[in-house]
Amino acid sequence: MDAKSYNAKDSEDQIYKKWEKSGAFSPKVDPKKKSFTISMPPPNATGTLHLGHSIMLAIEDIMIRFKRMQGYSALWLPGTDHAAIATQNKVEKLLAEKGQDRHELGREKFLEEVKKFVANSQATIRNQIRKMGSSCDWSRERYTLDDGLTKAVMTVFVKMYEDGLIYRGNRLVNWCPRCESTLADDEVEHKDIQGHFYHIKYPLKDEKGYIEIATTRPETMLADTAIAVHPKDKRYKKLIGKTAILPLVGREIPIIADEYVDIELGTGALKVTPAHDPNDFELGKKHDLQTINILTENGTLNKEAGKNYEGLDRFEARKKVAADLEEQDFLIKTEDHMHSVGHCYRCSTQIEPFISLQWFIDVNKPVINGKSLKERSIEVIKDGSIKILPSRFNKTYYNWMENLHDWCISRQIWWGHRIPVWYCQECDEEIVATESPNKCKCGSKKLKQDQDTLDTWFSSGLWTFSTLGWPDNKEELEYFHPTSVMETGYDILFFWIARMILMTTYTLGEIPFETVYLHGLIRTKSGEKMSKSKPETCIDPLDMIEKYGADALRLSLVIGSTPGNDTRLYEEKIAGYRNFINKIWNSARYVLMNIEEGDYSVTLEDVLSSDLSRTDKWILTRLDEVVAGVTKNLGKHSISEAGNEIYEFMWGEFCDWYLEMSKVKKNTKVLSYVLKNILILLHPFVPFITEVVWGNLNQKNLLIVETWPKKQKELHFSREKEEVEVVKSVITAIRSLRSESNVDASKKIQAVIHGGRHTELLLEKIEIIKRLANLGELEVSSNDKKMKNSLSAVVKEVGIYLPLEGIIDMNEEKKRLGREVENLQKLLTHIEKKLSNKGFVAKAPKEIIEKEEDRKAGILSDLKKIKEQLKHIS
RNA sequence: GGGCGCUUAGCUCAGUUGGUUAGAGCGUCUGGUUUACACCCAGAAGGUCAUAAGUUCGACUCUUAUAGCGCCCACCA
Repeated sequence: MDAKSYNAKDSEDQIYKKWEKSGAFSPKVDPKKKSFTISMPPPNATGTLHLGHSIMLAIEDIMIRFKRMQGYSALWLPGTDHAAIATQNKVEKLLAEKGQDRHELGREKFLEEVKKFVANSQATIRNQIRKMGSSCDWSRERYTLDDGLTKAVMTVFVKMYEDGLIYRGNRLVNWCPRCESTLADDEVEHKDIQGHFYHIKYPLKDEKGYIEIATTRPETMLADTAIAVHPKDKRYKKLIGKTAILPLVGREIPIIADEYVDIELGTGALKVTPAHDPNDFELGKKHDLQTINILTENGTLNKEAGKNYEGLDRFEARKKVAADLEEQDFLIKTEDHMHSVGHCYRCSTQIEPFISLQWFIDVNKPVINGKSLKERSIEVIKDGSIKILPSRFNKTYYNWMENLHDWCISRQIWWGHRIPVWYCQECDEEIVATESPNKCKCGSKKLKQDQDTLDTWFSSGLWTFSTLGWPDNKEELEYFHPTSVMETGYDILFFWIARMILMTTYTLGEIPFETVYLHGLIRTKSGEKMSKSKPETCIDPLDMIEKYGADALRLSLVIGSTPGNDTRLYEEKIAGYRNFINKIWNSARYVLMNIEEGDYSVTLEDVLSSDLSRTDKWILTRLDEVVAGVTKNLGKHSISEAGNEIYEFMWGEFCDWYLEMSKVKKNTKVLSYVLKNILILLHPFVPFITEVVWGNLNQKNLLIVETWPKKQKELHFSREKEEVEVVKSVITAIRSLRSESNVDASKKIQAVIHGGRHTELLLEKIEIIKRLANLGELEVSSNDKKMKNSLSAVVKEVGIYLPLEGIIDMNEEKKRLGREVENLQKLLTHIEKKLSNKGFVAKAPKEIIEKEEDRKAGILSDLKKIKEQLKHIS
């Protein structure tokens, strides 16, 4: 450790290899130990790691290292997700750059391309997870398309099918015309779009006049099969049961009555298009209306739209329909209108409601002891089986779950788990099985598998248990499941967390995890979202690791960020934590220079049997308090607070005070002991630097498997702790006096201290005070003789005098002391007011009142001394 | 239309059961080569904790309203 500064780049990769080789990442099933499990949220196999992954990895690694050191069998299971739509889109884009598309290639060849691509990005991701220092168990790495996981997916599908939860139906679904696939409700993103309201005349058949109707999607009129009005609407009452003529098309459509129609809204009359609007679809079913679909899968109009429109893109058709309506005098007016339109969450294409034959999961059917999937999913949060951090997300979760409709799980993309359903070409039998059947019960071998794949969230929903070997391996599952913590961004609460709860409570009859820890989004310094489309806003974690080290990046992500809240990240912040890492390095260098080889293996007993000074007892007491604090905070997942506490202790107390004091008189056992414990406490946060330093202390074991310290009664010296605080205050007061009065900082001056009841203590620490306050001479006595013409201060009943006549301006000093008196006086009045308040004395707890009384006594005494001193300034 | 969050020093943020003279880092200012560290050390300036009312002996902390910013959910033609 010769270098003056720590170079993260030189050691991080090596340290990681050491850990990996040691087997520390791979816990065993050990009945003597408790298990602690985290399933790593699988990064999409579509590319590279970003800061969202970094914060996830940092938080989870802290949790896992902490528990591992506490003696748990701590499993952190890594893996990747095939991310069906996202991955397929990505590869399609790559193909497009070469001027190809998937239909040209065909299913087989296209899938080969995707596989290649995935293998590539998986390798990148693995490497990048390692760069963060993640202590996950690579021997148990999983991928959603592994054989084992695929078997789990098929098994669950069959089970749900047999329970009547999975059904196939012709329904109106969300359709992405670019992906040419369905989307689940929550995969649709609503965005406000500036559109228009088109007011259209619908002429009546048997009488003069027309009904005026407003719509934002005029092209859908081509598929209208009715007009609906409210039964109590006076304007339209007489028209109910009559017929209107559909403009441009000429079709006769009935005017029906339904209470669904809002009289106030628009014109109060509603065009009904069962095939292209969810509400109209319901109306259509209710009133037995004809359903006409005018769209094809890629969003162009089909022949049902009529010759004039067939083949047009939906937006072209909108323009043309509007123009034609206007030309034929059916268009009354067009007004601007902001409205919310659904978009595909993967490719941002506008969604169309579209009728098609799809597979669904029934979320309302009672199957778990009379409860439906959604009821059970709500219950496990309500009864506290699963805790969400922060808890305010409970409400969001309930709201989502309660409004959940049947989940559409089939997708028309190619990349993913093929739906395990085969159709007999001869008898129309539907065969559902985990493995490909070779013949139908009618004897026919002409079987055709369903063309669709499963929603990617179907397999992700099984992640906590499919990765542990279900349905085959029961041992690991029983030991490690339910997992302990699920840690992820709040943005996938619905997509993933909710799906895991739903799928796991159904399949296993138990919860997938006990605690959900939701971290926030990482934003830029000015609060913007970092987005790939704006590369200048993005910070690349790998660049930062290269520049400042993984430890610094980890701290910058974790300290000052709390669950559920977004946090801003910028380079200066990371640089600041790099400085802290360097501080660790240098304090360790100092300690190593000062201790003997024998101190490396120091034990608590060694420390207690050594000659402990007050300062030793002070730092040991503080260490013990910090051990308790950090342990408590990590225990309740207050990572930021835990990190802050050990950071402050390391830098602000151990380095700034204890090491400085040790330059006067040192106890090498305590130096070694405290450093080692700090390294242990810091290790979950900054694993690399702490392991490097640990290695320089010639330890038998790697730090990663060192035992986490416990609170020690023997290390609690409260009297000495208070005493050293007095010494520190005296030193700070002298420094402050010098600095405020512009005394040359390098000049060794003289000081006189009247120690009062602290005299013995201050006499013992006289060398320390001299050194830390840069004094040439120091006189400590118990008598309180007044010093003429000195700088003076009183702290904790100790009088401090710096005789500097001739050097300083005594008028200034007089003013300064005057201000001091004023401040104390104000404080005194404040406290006295409190103590004379009858309510306070009657109702406040005893300790609080005592504390106030002590403070009052201290202030009175200090005030008296300052006032006397003021008299001695001439 | 429903739900939620944020507002604390110039900047970025802590402050978890109400008891402080409200903290940290960065930045600023003043000074410093001392058994490690200038990626350092010492000292200082800087806040009526968004506003208003309420509960309480006591409010940054609890309640209610207001304002500004932001997020999520929603099939209003």
